[in-house]
Amino acid sequence: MAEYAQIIVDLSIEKLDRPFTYHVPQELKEILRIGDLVEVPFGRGNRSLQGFVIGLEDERSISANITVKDIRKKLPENGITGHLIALAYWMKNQYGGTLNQALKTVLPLKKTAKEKKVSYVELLLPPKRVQELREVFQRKHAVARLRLLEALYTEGELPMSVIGSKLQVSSAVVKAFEEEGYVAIRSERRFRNPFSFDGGNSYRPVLNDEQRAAVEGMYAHFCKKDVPACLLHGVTGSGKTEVYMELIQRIVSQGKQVIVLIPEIALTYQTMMRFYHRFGERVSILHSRLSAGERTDQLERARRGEVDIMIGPRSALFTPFEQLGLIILDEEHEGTYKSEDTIPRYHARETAIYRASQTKALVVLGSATPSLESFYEAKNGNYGYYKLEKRYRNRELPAVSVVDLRAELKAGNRSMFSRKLQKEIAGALGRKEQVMLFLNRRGMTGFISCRSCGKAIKCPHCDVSLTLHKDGKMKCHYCGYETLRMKNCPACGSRYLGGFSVGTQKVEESIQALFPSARVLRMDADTTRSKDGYEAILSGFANQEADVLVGTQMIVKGHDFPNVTVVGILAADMSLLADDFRASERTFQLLTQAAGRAGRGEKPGKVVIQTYQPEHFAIQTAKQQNFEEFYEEEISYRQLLSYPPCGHMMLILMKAEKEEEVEQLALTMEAVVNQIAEQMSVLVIGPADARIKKLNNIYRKTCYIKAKEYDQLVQIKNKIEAYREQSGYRYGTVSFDFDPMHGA
DNA sequence: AGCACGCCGACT
DNA sequence: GTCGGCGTGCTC
Repeated sequence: MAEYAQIIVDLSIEKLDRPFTYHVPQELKEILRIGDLVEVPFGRGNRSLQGFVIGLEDERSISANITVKDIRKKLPENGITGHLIALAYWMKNQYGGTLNQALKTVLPLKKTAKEKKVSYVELLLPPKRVQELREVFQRKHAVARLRLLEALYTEGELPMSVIGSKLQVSSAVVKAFEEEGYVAIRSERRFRNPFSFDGGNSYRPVLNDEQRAAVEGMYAHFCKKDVPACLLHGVTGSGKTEVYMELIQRIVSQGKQVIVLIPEIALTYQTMMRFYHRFGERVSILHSRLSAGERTDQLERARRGEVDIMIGPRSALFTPFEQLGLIILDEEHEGTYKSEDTIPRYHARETAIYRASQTKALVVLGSATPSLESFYEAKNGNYGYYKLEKRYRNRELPAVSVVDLRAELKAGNRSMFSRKLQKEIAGALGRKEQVMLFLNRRGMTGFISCRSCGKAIKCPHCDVSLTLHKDGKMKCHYCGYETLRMKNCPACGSRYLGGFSVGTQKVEESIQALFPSARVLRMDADTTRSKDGYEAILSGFANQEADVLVGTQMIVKGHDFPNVTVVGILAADMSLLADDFRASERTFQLLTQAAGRAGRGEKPGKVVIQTYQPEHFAIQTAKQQNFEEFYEEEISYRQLLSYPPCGHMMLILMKAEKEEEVEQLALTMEAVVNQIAEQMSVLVIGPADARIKKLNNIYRKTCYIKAKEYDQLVQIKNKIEAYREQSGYRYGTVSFDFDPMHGA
């Protein structure tokens, strides 16, 4: 019934990358819907352009002095793009931000296609003709034409970009040349698979009973379409990948397509090869090392139906498959499935379930340590649930021991390795076996503080402590600021500056001091900065070029290291100290995943967990590798305090360049939120300074809202967005984060 | 991106 | 004056 429509005409040109208002002609009023493809007159010449309907409204929302044109006609349904636009619309509503931000997340194709499409201008004239034209242009003082002709004559051909920038010749001139037949414009565009390999369909393992039951069960759900998702709960080493592949095979043979999401960090060469060997040319992989153009090519191949399976990180969720049948999220509990810094801040799990619902596809969530959210749904019967308990060749779970670091200190051991762990490391090294040592988080303890006034030295741009690095520099992990280590405290001038540097570097040094002959590899954000660093370190360790691997969470995933028999977790409770509601969950997951690294080969594994809180339930249940017990304890805590999944919360992030502005913004938001909250029985916490009060010279404040129902939060978000729009965005920016990964 | 508008210098 | 060329700015 709507009178006006908001239409996006082209996402590839930044200036046009916003909605335009058109009038809906009588004959379309009843039928036009969001996501429809239409033809509209555009620009002074009213040339015909295709556009997408992204909004419908009864009254025109733009100023009266702009003329609104009529939509020419509705074009036949473009299935997949329509679905993706509807998905963007849902994401905008669910997570906040503008529709354009959502569209850019979902349809990133054209933006990269622009970069990829390099046009070259080639001169077609013989030297004699060039000479004639040169004289003509000189006579006519056609300076731009002359510049272009001279440049083309010396170079033969030039990229379009150079002509526009360096040569300062406008496109109108180039076009005139083309019409005269002086030049030819050639645009390059090629499609290729960045990997070449042979064969396919050669790798087909035999499944055990549990695996087969899981495949059958999930396939039945796929056919009956009775649940939106299935949780595949498989302990480490139980062969979840084989289950995925068998299910994929069945669904692909029905003519459907499959998306496999993998946490960024776990996308190893080993995983890729397994899929290539099974499915050959019909697989495409989006990984971080593809260039923008190669990415676009892979997505285009998917659109054309040249591949059936797309594997990639979170963003692969938006692969333009027409007949999507299955979406798999491997390691579904991983934090990287939540986009944290780009708006909309969507969760790939929820978004996958929505996307799947569009085409009645199935979602499979796989994990050894499911998220509380997924297990909660499975327990309530909303998701299918399949458990894999048998490990490959019935291998035993490693023996896990917990060491109390307080007792170590009492006994006079001041090193970062307990006596138990030292003994195990020595044993493994003696048997020519390998050791992995985990440190919880980089930078957590590397800061420098003044022992006289107690202040930590902070980044001048961000409200975070600087950390000391081996090269003697102090660095900010948020903005990259670095400075030489200072001699005196900037606050009180004292010379007594001290650091608690228990970063991975310190662990590396200590282990080297303790075992001088051991070959040690370190893996953290510093050593993996180069493109191949990550893979190089892991494969080096897999090839036994080192005896000990030291690292943060990132070494937990991916590769199999059959010769690793000892895993040490140096300070397990570091993540328990983080003051957010997911701290126990993260600790349990980290410990379980880390423990799963030990004893993957023939030899039994040993795991040593060092902690200051050995009695904590997350550590105790991880020691016993008992997920159900952990879940019961944790869910009762979430229930009590209405944390997700038992309740929902929304973080409102307010940002402004000046401190007064952000104060002002927080005051108005507080008034707006409290007014809404009164009628809705929700809890408002804040506003208060953000945990990081200042980041890259932008001041930040946060406000949390807790509600029983997710939809209440969406309504509040919509009201805030409407208020902001109507009041003309006086100060700063406001963005939202639903069920945040880090939250008060 | 593509199109038209309007300025500017050269020539009738 | 007027004509062709070229930069500028807008597109519902």
